[in-house]
Amino acid sequence: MERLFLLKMVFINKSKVMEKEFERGHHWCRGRVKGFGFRLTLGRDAVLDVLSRTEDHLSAEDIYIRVHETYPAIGLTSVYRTLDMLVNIGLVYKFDFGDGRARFELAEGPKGKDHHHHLVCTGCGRIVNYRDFIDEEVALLKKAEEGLSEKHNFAITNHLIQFYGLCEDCRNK
Amino acid sequence: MERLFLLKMVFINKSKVMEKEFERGHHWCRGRVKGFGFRLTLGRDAVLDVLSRTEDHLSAEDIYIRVHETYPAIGLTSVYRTLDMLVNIGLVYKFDFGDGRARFELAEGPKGKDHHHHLVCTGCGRIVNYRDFIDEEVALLKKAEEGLSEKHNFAITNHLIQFYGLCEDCRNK
DNA sequence: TTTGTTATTGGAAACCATTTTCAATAGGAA
DNA sequence: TTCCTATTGAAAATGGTTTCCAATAACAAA
Ligand SMILES: [Mn+2]
Ligand SMILES: [Mn+2]
Ligand SMILES: [Zn+2]
Ligand SMILES: [Zn+2]
Repeated sequence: MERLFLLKMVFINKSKVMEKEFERGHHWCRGRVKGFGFRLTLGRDAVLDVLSRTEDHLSAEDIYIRVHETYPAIGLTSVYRTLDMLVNIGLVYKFDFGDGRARFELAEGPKGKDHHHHLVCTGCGRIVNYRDFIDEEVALLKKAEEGLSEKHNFAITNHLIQFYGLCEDCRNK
Repeated sequence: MERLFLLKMVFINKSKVMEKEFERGHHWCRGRVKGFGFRLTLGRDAVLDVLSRTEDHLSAEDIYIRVHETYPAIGLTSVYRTLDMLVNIGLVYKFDFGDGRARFELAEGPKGKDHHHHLVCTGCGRIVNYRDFIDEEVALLKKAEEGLSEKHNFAITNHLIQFYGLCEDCRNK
C-alpha cells in the first residue's frame, strides 16, 4: 500500500511521457506483487509483461514460449508457479474453456477492471471477449448473489458466465 | 423415435405401477441411446442407472465405483467412453468445477429438463444446485444470446453460469 | 433359436498438463 | 557488500484421461 503511494509521488516529479508508459505497461502490477510480500523477480516481471500485452487467453505453455523470447532462462515450472501466485492474489483469472489446459488473463488493467464474459467456439476453440450485456448481466448477478447468499448461506466472491456455440468459420464448414 | 412410441403403447396395456417405475428410473434414456444407433449394453445401462439415481455431480471414478457394486465386470475405460457418448448425444452434461476432474449430471429427467445452475464452494468443493433465479437468468441469457449471436456471428447452443464462494461450514473455520 | 457381423469391451500402456522434489541461485533488507 | 531465504530450473512423479488391441457381447437376419 505505501509502496503504491510512493510510486505516485515519483510520478509527480517525472514527465508525462513516463506516466503514459506506466499506463501502457504492467508496471502498476509490480506494487501489487510486492505489496503481498513477494519478491519481484525477472521471471515474474516477464510473465506479467506478456499478460499485459495481449487480449488473448494464453495457456501456461503459451506464456512460457513468449517469455522465453526475452528471458530464455525461465523454466515452465516457474511459469506455473507464478501464474498460481498471481491467481491467488487476484491479479489474474484462470479459466477452463474445455480444451484440457488452463488459460489465463489479467484481471485488471491500469485503468481498472475491464469486466467481460466469454463466447467459446466448441468447433475451433476460439474465445471472444464481449462487454455487450455486461451491465445487465452484472446487475442480475449481483441481485442473484444476494439472494443466493442468504438462502444457501454462501459467501459468494465470484461468478462465471460463458456462452458456447459455433463461430462463423466453424458454422460454414 | 418409433421405439419410444412402441414403449408408450406397451404401457397402455400394463399396470400403473410399471408406469411409475418407468418415471422413476432411467428407462426413458434407453430409447434415446438406441435412437442414435448405439447398442444398449449392460455397462451403458448401469451408468445411466447410477446417474438417474442422484442429484450429485459424480466424477468418472465415482460412477465407476458405484456401477461396480452391481456390475463388477465394468472397466473404468468404458465408463469414460460411455460418458463421452452420453455427453455427445446431449443426455449428460459435463462440468469442470476446478478440482481437476470432470463431473457429470443427467441433462434431463423423465419429466423433462430440470434447468439449474451451480454454487461452488472453493473451500471444500461442495456443489449446490439452485433454481432460485433461473427464470430471470434464463430470460436474460436468452436475450443476450440473441444479441451476441447477431453481433459476433456465433450460433450459441449452450451457456454456463456458476457462482463461487465459501459455504457455511468453510466460512466458520 | 442360432448365426454372423462388428460395435463395444477390459486391461495395460501411453499421454500430457500440472505438481513435487531438491540442490543451486538471486532478490532485497540490513 | 553481506546474509538469509524465497525462488528457481531440471528432472521425476502424479493423476486424470485416452489409446491400443485382442476378446466379447449386442442385435439384425435367418
Ligand atoms: Mn477474456
Ligand atoms: Mn447440478
Ligand atoms: Zn470456431
Ligand atoms: Zn465448503
